[in-house]
Parts: sequence; C-alpha cells; structure tokens
Amino acid sequence: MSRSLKHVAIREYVRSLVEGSAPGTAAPSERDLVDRFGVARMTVRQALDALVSEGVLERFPGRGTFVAAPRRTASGVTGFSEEMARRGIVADSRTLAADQLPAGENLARALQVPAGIPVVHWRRLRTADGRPVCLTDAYLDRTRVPGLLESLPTSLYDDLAARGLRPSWAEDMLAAATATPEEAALLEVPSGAAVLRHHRRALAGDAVVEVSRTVYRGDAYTLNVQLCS
Amino acid sequence: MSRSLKHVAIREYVRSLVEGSAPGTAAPSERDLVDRFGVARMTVRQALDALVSEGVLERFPGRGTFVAAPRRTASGVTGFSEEMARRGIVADSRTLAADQLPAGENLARALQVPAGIPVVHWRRLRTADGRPVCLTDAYLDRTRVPGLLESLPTSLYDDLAARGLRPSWAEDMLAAATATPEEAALLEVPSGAAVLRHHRRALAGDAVVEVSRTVYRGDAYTLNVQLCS
DNA sequence: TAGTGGTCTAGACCACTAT
DNA sequence: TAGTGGTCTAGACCACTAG
Repeated sequence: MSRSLKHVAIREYVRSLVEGSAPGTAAPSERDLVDRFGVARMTVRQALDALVSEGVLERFPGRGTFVAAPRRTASGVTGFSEEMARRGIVADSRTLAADQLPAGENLARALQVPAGIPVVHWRRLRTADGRPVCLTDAYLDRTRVPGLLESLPTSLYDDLAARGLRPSWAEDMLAAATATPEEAALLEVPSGAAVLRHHRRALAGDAVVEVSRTVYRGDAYTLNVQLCS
Repeated sequence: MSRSLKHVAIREYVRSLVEGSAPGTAAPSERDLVDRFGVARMTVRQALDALVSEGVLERFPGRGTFVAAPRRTASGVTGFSEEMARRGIVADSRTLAADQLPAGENLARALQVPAGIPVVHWRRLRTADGRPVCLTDAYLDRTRVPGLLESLPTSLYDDLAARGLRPSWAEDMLAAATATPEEAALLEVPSGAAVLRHHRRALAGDAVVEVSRTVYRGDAYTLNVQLCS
C-alpha cells in the first residue's frame, strides 16, 4: 500500500465488521478503535463520520455508535420494464414504429440537439399481463445510441445502462387528460377515456439521453413516487 | 448564548459570506478563518465540512475552497401553497370542512392510528389565480396537531413545520380518472372530466404526519417531479 | 461512577497548485 | 516559493447515559 490513509483503513475495517449486522448492533467505541489502530481519536472520528454520513452508522451521545436502520430511499429513475418487474407483473411491448424523424423545435431543445436533425424515434404499445397499459414515444439522440434501431432491445433502460448511459436524473411531468381517438384505439379504451400523460426528460450526468411521452390508461395504471427532502 | 458551538458560528459566518455569490467564488481559506476566529484548524474544518456536505462549498486541494455550483436536487416534499408560489401563481383556498371523523381501516393504517378513533379532517377547494384547481382532503393524527382546527393555517405545511413536523418523506400515488359529480361541481368542470388523483402519505422522521387525497383538474394542473438515483 | 460521543486545542508534515 | 487543502497527533473538558 503506497499511501496508507489510516482513516480509510479504519473506515473499511468498521464497515466490514458491521456489514450484515442487525440495526442497533453496537459498533466499536471510538476509544476502542484508537487503541486497536494506535491512532488519534480525530482520525477515528474521521473514519466514523464517513460511515455516519453514508447512513451505515448512527451515533448516540453518551451511549455509543450503532448500526443504523437502512435508510428510506427515494424512488429512482426507472423504466417501465423495471417498474413492472418490481411489481411482479409480466411486461411486454409491441413496437409500432422505430425510425428517425427530424426534431421539431421543442423536442430538439429538450434533447439538446440542433432543430431539424434526425433523432431516433421508438413507439411502443406496452402491455402488462397481456393487457394494453400505455403507449410510449421515446426520442433519443442518434449519436448516443448507434445501432439501437437495427436491434431493438427488450428494455430501453437496460440498453442505455449497457452503453454507460443509465439515467440518474429525470424531470417528469404528469397530467390527466382524455385519450385521442388514435390513442383510444391502441389502448382499447373508449375515445375520450381518462389517461395519464407522462413526459420525461432523462439525463445521465449532464447529457440528455431520452425524451419520452407516455400515455397510460387511467384505469390500468397508478404511478408511485417516493420523495424526500 | 448559552452554548457557543464555535463550529456552528463559523459555519454560519461562512454561509452568510457566501450566499448569493456566484459559483466559483473563493471562500475564505481555512487559515484565514483560524486567524479571524482564533480557533484551531480542526474546528474550522468541521465547519467547512458541513457546508461541503451540504453542497454549498467545494474544496480543491492546493487551490482552495469555492462556492459550489448549485446541485441538481430532486423535488422535495412540498405542499400546494409552496408549489404554486414557486411557479409564481397566487394560490388560495376555501375550507369546505374542518372536523374530526372516525378513521376507517385503510386511513387508520396509513396514519398509524387505531381504527375508529377520530382524526382531523380538513377539506379545501384550492384555487390558482382565482380558478379552482383541486380539491384536497387532508387527514392528520389529532394528537400531533392540537389546536389546528381551532385556528386553521394558511399553509398546512408551514404549520407542520412550525410544530417540528415538516414532512421530509412522502409516498405518492398518481392516477388519471374521471370526476365524480360532486368533484365536478366543485372544480367547475363537466361531470366525467379527466382529473388527476393524487394520494400522499407524508412522514416526518418515522411519524406519519399527513395522509391526503387530492383531485386536480386535468386541464388546469400539471405535476412536475424530479427524480434521481 | 465509568464510559460514551461532542467539542476543541496547538501544533505538524504532506502533496498539490499557482506564480 | 508561498499558499492551499489533506491528514494526523496527543492530549483536554463537557454533557450525557447506563449500571
């Protein structure tokens, strides 16, 4: 080890001690670690601070340091396939279009590409347990997903992940509306039925990787979101 | 000041220095702060550590400490008043009911209270720029919000914050549906118009502080969400 | 009362950056 | 070369908790 970084060594030692332990299990006290590693207490505290801010440990003044209960996590950025899998539902989809279209002004701005250049367009009718649930139009910067249209993946988000473009950030808009006749026909609902419109702009780092517009059947889909602040 | 907490004083001093500064602006160096406050360097570092982990400052070894570019933040847990204010819209509301009702089974479970005990119920018709936008039924554990019904606040979330119960976590469900005749009348839309149903369970720490059901006019409201993972 | 974490001191050496 | 943050030491006193 070229650079020792004692606080890292201590941190990883404690992490390995603690991983798999039940919440509430006592971690070594700061002074124990001082003795064991022969370091100053500030160094131990630096190590434990990291684990506390990671949510691995909790400190209670006067009592000690303990394994923290797993944190609640906000819902991440997931695609339809994942979301359905999480609910234990068999998701499937039928591709209605997979082509390239010149980007209109709004789309171009959202995708951060020049207006008028062709972008990848993929339209799918998605089903859950065999029943139509939603209609998705996904738009992507063709330079980021070469070959996508030639071999369409099962899950767009898995494919993006494989390209190192897994969205880590999404801006979503949700609104209730009524189905257009075309949407109604595809979703097999009466024209004018209530639908949930969902627009998404998904980013990986600073790059916009997907802009999508989805229409969900109001009677067949509920969106769940966990928020934190 | 009964307890000085030097690192807090230093942290807030730096925060006030820095707030409003452009990203990239240099913050005082650690040794400057040592001189200014007459403290040890570890104390200064403790103060700056907090601002760094808050995302206010960034450190660059060998260069210095600088104001960080604003982080992308996921949308927090906000109430309607805040949300409208953020959009620059004048929000108002009319109380339709403010009473206590025995909790049904589902509501009791969601609120973590025994079934059948009375819970606070507050129904409001909310308007934006004078037009009806949504109808909200909020349910709260009466023991957590004594006096709420006697003097109804303008903003529920502000009131909760004042009680130390600001929600920091919410589980939301969203679905499109059609308005019931009663909802339609209050929202001033035709019966059967598309509406967005929004159920929320808001928590502060481990305590459920609010369970609410909101019906938004589909033509008057779009929900925006930012997600990260 | 013994042990814990919270806070703080007054130094030190290092690698790195900018000039 | 001067200044910066990164790491580390060897103590100290405090308030709090548990037995």
